[in-house]
Amino acid sequence: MLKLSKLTDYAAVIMAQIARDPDQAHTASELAARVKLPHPTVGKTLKMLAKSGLLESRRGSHGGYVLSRSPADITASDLIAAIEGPIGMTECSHADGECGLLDSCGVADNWQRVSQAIRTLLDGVTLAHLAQSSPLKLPVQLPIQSVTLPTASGALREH
Amino acid sequence: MLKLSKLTDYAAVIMAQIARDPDQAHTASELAARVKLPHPTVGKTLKMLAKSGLLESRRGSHGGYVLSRSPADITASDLIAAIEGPIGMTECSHADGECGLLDSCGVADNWQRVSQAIRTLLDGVTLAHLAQSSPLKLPVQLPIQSVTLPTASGALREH
DNA sequence: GTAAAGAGGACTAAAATGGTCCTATATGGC
DNA sequence: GCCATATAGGACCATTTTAGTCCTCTTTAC
Repeated sequence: MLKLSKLTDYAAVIMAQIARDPDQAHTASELAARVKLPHPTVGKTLKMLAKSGLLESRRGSHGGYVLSRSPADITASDLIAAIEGPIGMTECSHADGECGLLDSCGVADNWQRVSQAIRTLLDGVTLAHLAQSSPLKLPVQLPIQSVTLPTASGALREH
Repeated sequence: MLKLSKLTDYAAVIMAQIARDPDQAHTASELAARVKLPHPTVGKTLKMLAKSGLLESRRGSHGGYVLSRSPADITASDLIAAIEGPIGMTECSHADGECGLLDSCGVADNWQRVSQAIRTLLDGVTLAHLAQSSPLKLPVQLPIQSVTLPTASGALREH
């Protein structure tokens, strides 16, 4: 369903918590309590975020995690990539991907373009946006297809 | 990785095949041969597409599948929804979704907006687009964030 | 009647995911 | 130096999801 994994979801919630109080280090235990998730799970998530460079960690007593850069400079793409790896809709979205069906496929290029569009969209959403409690007006809500594409009736809107 | 399932991928390839020759019925065997995938798998995919109304089927001898409407009226959203169910990035993207963490979450609304933006984007991509063999110029390639959003450095571009 | 086709569902195998736990290492305070 | 507090880094298992196959039934053209 084009869904984020639970861990990515947790990551977003945790990062938003940190972003709302960016000037001090946060421990896994503290965040687990605030977010109401089990400590081991939160710990794992934090480790992944640190490993991919979105958080900086300090070990030992009085340790914890801080953002490695401003919330406005951390994108949704970054979060997703940190937990789930490279974003791409299909196997062949990646440069080295070989599906062996390229000749009979005929849609690979176009899916890649769609992937790219989604990446671009997610690059435009920052942690600062996500952490906002006030309703966020995303520009991307524009009905893109009506701007430049001719057709697309858009039936089956019960998604 | 925000990835489509393999079956959705197959569905797109199969639908594109049909879209390129929309005036006659196509059997599962024929499509399996053309797409170079095992017959049972292609059959299953076709059944799902038919069940969700994107294909119409005729049984019996000389039977097969035809598009239920024009390729320009079948969207990427439709394809994905047919195979994977409703599109949504998080559990709580759905109306009835209850994650029990709503109070401590604080990002649900914003993720929903992002989900909506992706849906809109996918609504703008049609089967006609996907089936085009010539490079498709998607309007959505515009760097959306630079149009209206201030920040987003977009590091980690190795996606 | 027979052959060709889809409908529907049961079933299995494999892979991804979520979650926990253990040991090692770093840091600060006493 | 020692101890308490943290993270680092894996190993590990349970569960769920996904992919793929197969079987039986129904429909239809000839």
